[in-house]
Amino acid sequence: MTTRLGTDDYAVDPAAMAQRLIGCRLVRALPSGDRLSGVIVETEAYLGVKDRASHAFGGRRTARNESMYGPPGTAYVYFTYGMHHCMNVVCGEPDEPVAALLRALIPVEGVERMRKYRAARTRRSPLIETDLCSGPGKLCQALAIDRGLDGVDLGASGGLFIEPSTPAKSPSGRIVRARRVGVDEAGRWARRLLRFYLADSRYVSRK
DNA sequence: ATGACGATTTACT
DNA sequence: GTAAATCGTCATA
Repeated sequence: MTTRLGTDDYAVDPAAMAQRLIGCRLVRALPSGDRLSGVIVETEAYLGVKDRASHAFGGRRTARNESMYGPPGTAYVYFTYGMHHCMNVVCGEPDEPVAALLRALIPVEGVERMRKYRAARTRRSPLIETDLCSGPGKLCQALAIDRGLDGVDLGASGGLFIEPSTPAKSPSGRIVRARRVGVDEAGRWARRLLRFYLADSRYVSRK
């Protein structure tokens, strides 16, 4: 029996969610039964309708971001720049469109499979381990996460879920806060320290 | 029907 | 460091 985060774990505000996800393990169980997984080392919090940088800013609700309005524990996977997917963990209260974006992982299970999926999208070779999941788009490539997984319940017995942080298996270390990446046009919201990452990790998207 | 825009990544100078 | 890649989505008409 595998332990996974459940509804109660997701019913927290996005900044708390983003911090608690650090050290947890994101797991992609493929239809074949193979597991691809990695320990989360970098996240960002998106604070909903008031947050200019959020897809739900001003109450925006469209087909694309509909799953942000789902219950806590819903996956919000969106497609951007015509080529990349990014994965969020919806949290907070029901109908409150807040979430934590997953930005980087330490590859753990299925590393060779991840390398194969990533290699299909770049010419760089060799593809070193720190280049497999060091970015929101990269980790979705590596774990085969796309819009087909948008809206799934992370607490259900499906192919995408999160295992809790455990003292034995999770890296310890200082969590630092920083400005979020790629949201410079969001005015004062761009300055909020809503990005969290393990200070000494070589696996983060940037320092 | 059209046009502008990405919560990014890659390749190149 | 800069620029290109590439297309689903949304707002406007």
